[in-house]
Amino acid sequence: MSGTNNGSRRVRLVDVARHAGVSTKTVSNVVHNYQHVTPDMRSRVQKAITDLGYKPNLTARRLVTGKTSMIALAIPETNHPYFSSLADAIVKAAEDRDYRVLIEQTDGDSEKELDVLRDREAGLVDGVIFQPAKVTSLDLAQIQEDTPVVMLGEAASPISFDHIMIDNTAASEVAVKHLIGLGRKRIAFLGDVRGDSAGATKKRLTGYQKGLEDSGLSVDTSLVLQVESFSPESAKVAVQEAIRSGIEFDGLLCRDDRFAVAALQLLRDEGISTPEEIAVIGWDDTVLARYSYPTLTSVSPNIQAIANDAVTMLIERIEGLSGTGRHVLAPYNLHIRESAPAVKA
Amino acid sequence: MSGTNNGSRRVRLVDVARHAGVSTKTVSNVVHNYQHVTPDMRSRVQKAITDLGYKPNLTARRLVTGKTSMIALAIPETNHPYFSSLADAIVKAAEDRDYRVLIEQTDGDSEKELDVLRDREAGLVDGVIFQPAKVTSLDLAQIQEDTPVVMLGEAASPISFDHIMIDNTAASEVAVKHLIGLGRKRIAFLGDVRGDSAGATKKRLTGYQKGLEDSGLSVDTSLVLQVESFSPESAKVAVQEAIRSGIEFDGLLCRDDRFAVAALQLLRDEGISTPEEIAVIGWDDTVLARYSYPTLTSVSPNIQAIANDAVTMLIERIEGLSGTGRHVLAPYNLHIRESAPAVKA
DNA sequence: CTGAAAGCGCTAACAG
DNA sequence: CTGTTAGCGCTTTCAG
Repeated sequence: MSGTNNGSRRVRLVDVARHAGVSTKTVSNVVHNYQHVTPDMRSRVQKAITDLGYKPNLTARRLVTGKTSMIALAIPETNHPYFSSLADAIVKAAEDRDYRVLIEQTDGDSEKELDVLRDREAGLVDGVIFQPAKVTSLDLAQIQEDTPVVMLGEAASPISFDHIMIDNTAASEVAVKHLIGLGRKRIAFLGDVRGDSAGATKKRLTGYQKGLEDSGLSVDTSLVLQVESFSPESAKVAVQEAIRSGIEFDGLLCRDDRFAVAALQLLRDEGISTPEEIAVIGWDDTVLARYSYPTLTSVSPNIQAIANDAVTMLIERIEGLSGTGRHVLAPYNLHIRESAPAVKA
Repeated sequence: MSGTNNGSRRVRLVDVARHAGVSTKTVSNVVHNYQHVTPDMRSRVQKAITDLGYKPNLTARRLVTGKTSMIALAIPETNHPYFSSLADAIVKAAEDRDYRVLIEQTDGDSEKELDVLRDREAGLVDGVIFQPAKVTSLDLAQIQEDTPVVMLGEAASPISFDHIMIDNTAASEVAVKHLIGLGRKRIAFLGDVRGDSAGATKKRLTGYQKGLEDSGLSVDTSLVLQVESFSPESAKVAVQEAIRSGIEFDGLLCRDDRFAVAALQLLRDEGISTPEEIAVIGWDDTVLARYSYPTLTSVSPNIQAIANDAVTMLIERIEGLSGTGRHVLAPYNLHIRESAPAVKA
């Protein structure tokens, strides 16, 4: 016989109590490290616990306390460099505060997104961090419930929800001005995705225009490259079509790194040099940016800060904070690499 | 008043029963879609449910059924291209079978790895899919418990556990022979990581040697490049040192894609052309392989198959299958790209 | 400082 | 076909 339970069913709190010759309350007390337990009582119980290999049943505990110590993170895809690093940061931030994270993949499907929001009442989690891809502010307002939610990303969200994002318009402007600083005059934007209802692209486009106008450059709508879907292949098609149809540009701001690396690849295939002929900037500063060729200059949201704020704010809500939604702008910077290098002094 | 609960606490099963004027059992019956409920009874209950906005409390259900319909997936890092695509595939496979996945990040820390295995008894999940980075077969044997586990990856695992992996030795041999087929004679292996106890590297090294010997090439231990840690930076250092110390090679098999793309980058910096001077092969066929320059030939495990098998086997165990561990070899192939192109006919 | 007992919300025997 | 009832394993008043 090893030190674990020998044979049949799981050992329960009462079993430990019986084994140690004390009441269940006392066992509970030592499990929870409560004060006011005599040392020898404590050690006796401790011994019984290890003897029997007792592990508290979390489900039972949850039922009575109404607390799960879990939060959900709902993201469009796990298998995406930005979201997986976001998930990583959130898991770590939550761990520090003794919460576990249930990652929910919504596949950018609005039904699944709504399900997550509705599900949260099922009592599986104490709160939700939610990065929508499709769902709109209106949809959300309808399912107002009591479990706390913190929204991430660029979609407009109901005022009642806490929300964290970077200032997309400003960041986009910074990126455009960096390209202008490199002497680029005809700067394209990739890509305006058909059916993107979350509005990230819109804000980035606004910043793009603002950046151009501020610098006295005219906005040429043919330089806003339309993309069919979020796949890198569509991005390649868009860039290729632009080139084929004789549209000329010397700078390219992309809505995300995946589009950007796809563009780099296409430009190389077309024999166009980066950054000499066309300087390229991506968005999200994912691992792709580090290993592309040339390495990719990219708008870099501070994921640590976003994750920390999200977890902190959510836990505040879980612990009872009320009041209207707080709106936080997270820090970011432009991570300069080869595809749009630093402006020479 | 909207259609949801107006005011205070969550609505329970009894509330619905009272509202509909039936017993709890009847409500439970319609919630579970049991047969033998008269249509009008059913619709009456249904109406009460929507009227009150009732949502079953999963925690309570779990406590009584002892079933969580959740499985855990324990991986070293979420933020890693291979593991995040594995997670994606497993989440989808589990979804098809009405299971949800709790992703646990072990950070390649053996304590955390063991915690996950011990934790599974906490009743949070019905089973665990576990890809270890550090923990050995011996450690595992000690915590034999009753919750089912399916092991993934190359580490040796106790015979009592189900286990899925690709044949690393054979795959490595295939890769080496592909390089030999390209006429390469001096093929290096990157990298033998210090302190890698999980044994993946060892198997790949064995295949590497076997491939060389089979083809009548001698094995030169100076061609096995030692790497300090799993970071891409260490891999660069290793390759650089090899080059500086005059070690010559024309082929490079890497233990994973991250090392491979790091190597590609370093070779480029050193002015060495790929694949002309050195052909490179990676491992895992991650997104990095698609966007590196040149694009990377890589050993490509069939993640779909692995995920499906893992989920299927785990659920079989959850449903009571007993017997010793099943050992499954998953399919793979060599995904040919530019860094080690197809052999000309 | 410790024990007894009630109950979290649900399910599933067992009667009717 | 529907209702009553006894728990699932834990926490937590409230007495002692």
